[in-house]
Amino acid sequence: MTMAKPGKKTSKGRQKIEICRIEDKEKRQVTLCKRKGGLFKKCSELHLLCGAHVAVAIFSKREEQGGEAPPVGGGRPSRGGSVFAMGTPSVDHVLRRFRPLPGDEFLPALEHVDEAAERAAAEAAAQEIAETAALAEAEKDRMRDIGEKVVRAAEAAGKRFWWEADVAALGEAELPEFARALQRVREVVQREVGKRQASAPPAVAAAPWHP
Amino acid sequence: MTMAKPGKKTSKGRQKIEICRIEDKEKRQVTLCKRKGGLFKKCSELHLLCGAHVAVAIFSKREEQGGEAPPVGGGRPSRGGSVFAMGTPSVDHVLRRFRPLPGDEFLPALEHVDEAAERAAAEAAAQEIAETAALAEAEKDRMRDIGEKVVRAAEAAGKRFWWEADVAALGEAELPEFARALQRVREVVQREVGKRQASAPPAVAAAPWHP
DNA sequence: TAGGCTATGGTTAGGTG
DNA sequence: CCACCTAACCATAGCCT
Repeated sequence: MTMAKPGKKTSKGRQKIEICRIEDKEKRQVTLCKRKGGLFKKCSELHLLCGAHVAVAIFSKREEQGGEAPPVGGGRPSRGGSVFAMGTPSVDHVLRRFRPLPGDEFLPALEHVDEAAERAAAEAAAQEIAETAALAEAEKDRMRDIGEKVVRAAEAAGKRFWWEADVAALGEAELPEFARALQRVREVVQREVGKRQASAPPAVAAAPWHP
Repeated sequence: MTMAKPGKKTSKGRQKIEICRIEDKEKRQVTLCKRKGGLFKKCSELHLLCGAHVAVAIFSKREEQGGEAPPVGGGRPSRGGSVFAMGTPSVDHVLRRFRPLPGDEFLPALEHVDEAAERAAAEAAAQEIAETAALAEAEKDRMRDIGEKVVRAAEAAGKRFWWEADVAALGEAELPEFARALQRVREVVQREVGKRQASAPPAVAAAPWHP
């Protein structure tokens, strides 16, 4: 019965699902893939609509395939999964079309932290796609320079934000190569904060909403 | 109620909008607030459904209201925008229902970083709630002090969820104690990471999905 | 200012090519 | 794996309290 009768449509339409782990591996993969796209789109929209900077990282983990694998104590890393990430100024589109190194995409995106550039990016997203691709290559050099400076700054400042720790730790664990990229993200945060709190004590500027 | 007209409801329902910057400041604020919640929920669902770790950060920027923002060397912080972030390990879900202790919930959650435990957590979120509650009770003596402070700060800031609370509190109230608690979480994570990375080959690429 | 309501646009589960 | 299709679920824009 793979084929249905002519009068019957092939699709059952969306069905309600329970929000708990999808046991079927393949289905889970598909769902992750689909929702990842949706999530990135949402981030992009949030950025475009509200002008907020959004950074998101998704760490997919590799399944243990046989029986029950030795948990943490086992020690065998078993090769991690994949990481997908996006930054705000329209990089998501770039990332979805080409996927070189998530971190590299991240950098040029987050460098446009000032409003003018961001607005421009919002208005001409397609144009920036091309630009970003080109910039990624050129920026690598400067990136290294910034990277070290950042590392030192971050070290001196200390990672005191829980979400930072979360991201950094997971990234280092699963994908050492991406650790650098994530560190850069962290740096941008620090820089943003530093701009506004040049001589302020630790803690990020997180004034609620009222001026 | 006041206008109980059978044929005409009070609401116009959702309307299509362009995905471009919302010029009205107030409306933009509302949209950001609403969509932020939706985005976090999506992240939570992605985690629960697919077992992926997700981290997202949203940086709302301060509007330029008059002059140029003070340079890095400026003395006064002058307060920038806000930062909102969330992490994956199912804590968001748990805490959305109850809001016991902001900092402590994170710890047990992050210990389940291995797949087996995480699966368990995903399957029995409700059970974890109970466990968490129990742990919170045990640690209450120590955490109550910090927790209360955070909750109070959160309430003062008008936040209702812990992940809003902690970030806001961190920035606004500069709670060093809370920061330390969170750092403890970080240490746990990194220790966990170190275990795995002990003999881990640095094999990883930006490879999408095919093994 | 925030919370709640409703209709609707948008996302996506399930399937096929 | 990707693109497309269908239809239902769900997030949310605009109002109102």
